[in-house]
Amino acid sequence: MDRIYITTPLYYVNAEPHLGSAYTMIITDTLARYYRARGYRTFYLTGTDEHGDKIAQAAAAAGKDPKTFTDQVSAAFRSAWDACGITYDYFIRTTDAHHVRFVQELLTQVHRAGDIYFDRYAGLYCFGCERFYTEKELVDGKCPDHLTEPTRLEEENYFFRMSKYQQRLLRHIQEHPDFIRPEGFKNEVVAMLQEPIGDLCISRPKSRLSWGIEIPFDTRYVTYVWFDALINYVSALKYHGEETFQLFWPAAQHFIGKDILKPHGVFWPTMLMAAGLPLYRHLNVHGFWTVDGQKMSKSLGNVVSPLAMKEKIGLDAFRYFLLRESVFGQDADFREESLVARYNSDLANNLGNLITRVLTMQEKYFGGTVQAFRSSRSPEDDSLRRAFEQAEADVARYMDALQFHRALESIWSAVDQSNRYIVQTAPFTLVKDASKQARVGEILHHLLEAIATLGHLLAPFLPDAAKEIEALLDLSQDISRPPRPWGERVPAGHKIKPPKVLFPRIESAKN
RNA sequence: CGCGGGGUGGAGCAGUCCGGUAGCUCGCAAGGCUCAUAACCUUGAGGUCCCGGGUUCAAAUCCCGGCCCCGCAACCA
Repeated sequence: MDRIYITTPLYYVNAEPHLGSAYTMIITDTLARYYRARGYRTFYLTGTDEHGDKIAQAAAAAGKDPKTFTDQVSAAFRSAWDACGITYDYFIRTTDAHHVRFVQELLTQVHRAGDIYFDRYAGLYCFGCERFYTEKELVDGKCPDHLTEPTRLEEENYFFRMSKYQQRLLRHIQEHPDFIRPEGFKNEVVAMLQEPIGDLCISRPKSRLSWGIEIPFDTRYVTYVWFDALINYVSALKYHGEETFQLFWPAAQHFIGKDILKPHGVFWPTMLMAAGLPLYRHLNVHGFWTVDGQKMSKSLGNVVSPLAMKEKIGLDAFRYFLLRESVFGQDADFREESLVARYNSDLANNLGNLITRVLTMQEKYFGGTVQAFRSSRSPEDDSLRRAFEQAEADVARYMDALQFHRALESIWSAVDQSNRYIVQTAPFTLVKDASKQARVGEILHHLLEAIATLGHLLAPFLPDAAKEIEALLDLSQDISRPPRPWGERVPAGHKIKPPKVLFPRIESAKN
């Protein structure tokens, strides 16, 4: 049976959902919807990462204890994704009791196996940042944040024997070149693995940081962020039972932004090796969004909020823009004027207008009742049908390759063909000839088949619009499900709804 | 020894892995249509695919060299 396990990063709860995290969610949600509709067993995971220095600090700054603070922020993330229509199957929190327990079990197991050891660590510590710095990270020997000289500090900690698995991981990647994709990011990880990666410090003394998962074999320590957070990908499945775990691991498709490539490309696979678990299927790395050509940052005040975009232009339009305007793996630029241009051109003029003109004719000429096909077919009819067959095939190919922009492009070439078909067959002219009524009905029926198919093809990308199409055609079947053969999608004699404008044009203030 | 991404008609971008009519959106020009959200359809103008070498029957695409732009502190995908 086909199955797929889709994960997003766990969001660190010291910020709010923004364009970047929304992009990750929209990509993964689109995939999850796509594979579900194709009958895959699908598990789609997201959640929040809630331990660590910064959370403890943020909680303190807010005058709250960490638990109360993380409860609130985690809930805010969850409700934001709900409001965005994200269809995750499970929302994990690293503070969940089952996760904490699983992390501790895993630590115990790896410790027993000898891959976790205790050692003295000396480093340059900044008290302001509460963290160690490497010499490379320092600016003129000073902490880049506080511009103070760090203190040489010795500390005893637990270390994960990551270096032991370095060569094995390198071999795995070389034997599975698409383990990490796109290729550029695989190359980066290979480059990392060609240098000594060392061992990973996985603990913090409670005297310095108490907001974390306690090390089960030494209660003076808590575990450090990555050995906690990454494990969620497994603990979430385990929580749903061994059967769920067996079903979905290792069919994992991890999705991350390029900033956390190293933890997911190096730490996580070596951790899996130490735990005796098979490696995930793919690590899929996407790029960043700039806003008006500038890096998105709080200080610049150009952070794009997905909820604000939902208000402004609608979820479907926002999704469409992000998926159509970016190439997976590369950086892209968010501009409101491009968003409006895409919206008007693709959604309003091409897609929306197509639906309106067809439904209008159906309503005007036949009172909404779908007419029968005759046996003969014109070349135009065939071209229309072929355009959709092509689109269906292309979408499948491009989705497998995470080429969302091309998948949408191929759907739009079918939209274009549909608009062309109307001009070529000119039902609005034929209708004036009483002897051509049957042909007009047939042409419109073909177009309704096309629109039903569009609804199906678009469902993973534009779920709301697909539902609207389903409602307008008054279909009995869930439009996201695979459609019946061409010609049987909208039965003759069926009555459809009057036209409705799905995407009203946005008249720009300027120009 | 930096690492990575990019340089394609007026603007913004695909295409480059797997060489063979350079594609999309916007803009511009002419025409068509009137079912439609002044939308739709057709045609056209506009390109040294950063530069220089090489491989090849053939290079935006492969190889070598060079130039230019952007990101690589934190928040954060």
